[in-house]
Amino acid sequence: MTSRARIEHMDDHTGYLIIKVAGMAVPAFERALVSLGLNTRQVRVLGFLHGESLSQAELCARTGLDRTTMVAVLDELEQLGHATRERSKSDRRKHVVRITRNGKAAYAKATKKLLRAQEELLQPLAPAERAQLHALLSRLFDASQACAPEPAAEVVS
Amino acid sequence: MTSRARIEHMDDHTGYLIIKVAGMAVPAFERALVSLGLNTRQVRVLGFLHGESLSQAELCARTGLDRTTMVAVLDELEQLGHATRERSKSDRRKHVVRITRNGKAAYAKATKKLLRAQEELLQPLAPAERAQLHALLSRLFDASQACAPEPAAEVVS
DNA sequence: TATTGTTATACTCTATAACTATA
DNA sequence: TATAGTTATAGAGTATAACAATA
Repeated sequence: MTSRARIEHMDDHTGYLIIKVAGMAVPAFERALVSLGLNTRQVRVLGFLHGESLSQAELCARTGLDRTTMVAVLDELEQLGHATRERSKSDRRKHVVRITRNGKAAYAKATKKLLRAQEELLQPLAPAERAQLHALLSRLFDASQACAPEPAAEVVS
Repeated sequence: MTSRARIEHMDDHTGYLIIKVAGMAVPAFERALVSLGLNTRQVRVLGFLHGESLSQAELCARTGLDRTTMVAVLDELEQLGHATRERSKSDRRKHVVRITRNGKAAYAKATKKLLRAQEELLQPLAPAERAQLHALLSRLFDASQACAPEPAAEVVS
């Protein structure tokens, strides 16, 4: 019975489509940043630093990266002159991570590059359709986030 | 100027949303299969074997896996009794890969599990919206495929 | 004792190259 | 010489655990 049942391909299912399209998007974004000498993870971290200075643990909580990875990313960003680390005066265990002027400029450039890459990726869709897609994906993502609430972020000085 | 420019978060851009939602889908699908002792890659390979027997090279062409990975996946599927390998009579370099009765049954079960996982993933959307999302993603994927055409597949015996 | 950042280690994935047997 | 399958190896990426400094 089961072996006789009509077997359907998973390939054209929505879940697979999401994964496939993401599989196109990830390398496209990475490619968009190579001319800046950056990767998406570094840019993601920079994005959380532009308004406030955060500890490494706080950055981990926001980006979802674990702390060992964060050490490596911040080493890279420090090397590039895009961020700085210094001991917190209120809690000497913590590092206050700050974005530099260069880092802000790099982030602005990266954002433009990424937007252009996204533009290219979404080119097959009309503006109204892109908005539709965005809204639908937002609903999916927000629903999943509603299940796993995070504790409020705490900014260090 | 650049450092003064309004810096926007990439987080709520469509490209990032696609990647994030895929980041939810991938583990959801893997989880859906653990009770069957399978992973998505194995199921993907099985899906291409239900109608025809293919050589390993052909399976690589269809799944996008490279041949070293395919060796490992087929080792696993053979171990599980879901597929068999035998030398092709027409070209003794090739292996004819066949899905077994058990393999077909496992694939049918896996398909159901994956559909249920997808159902759960898309639960926040109404049926019409799911269809919309599917159509939009299809357009994005098809557009990218149009650029890189594949040679016609050749079935072995 | 718990937390922050760091380092070291191991484990998985992937990509490459080399090897065999066949053509 | 080229192809199909296999094996070995090296690299990136990730996860885990242990460690020093501080709370």
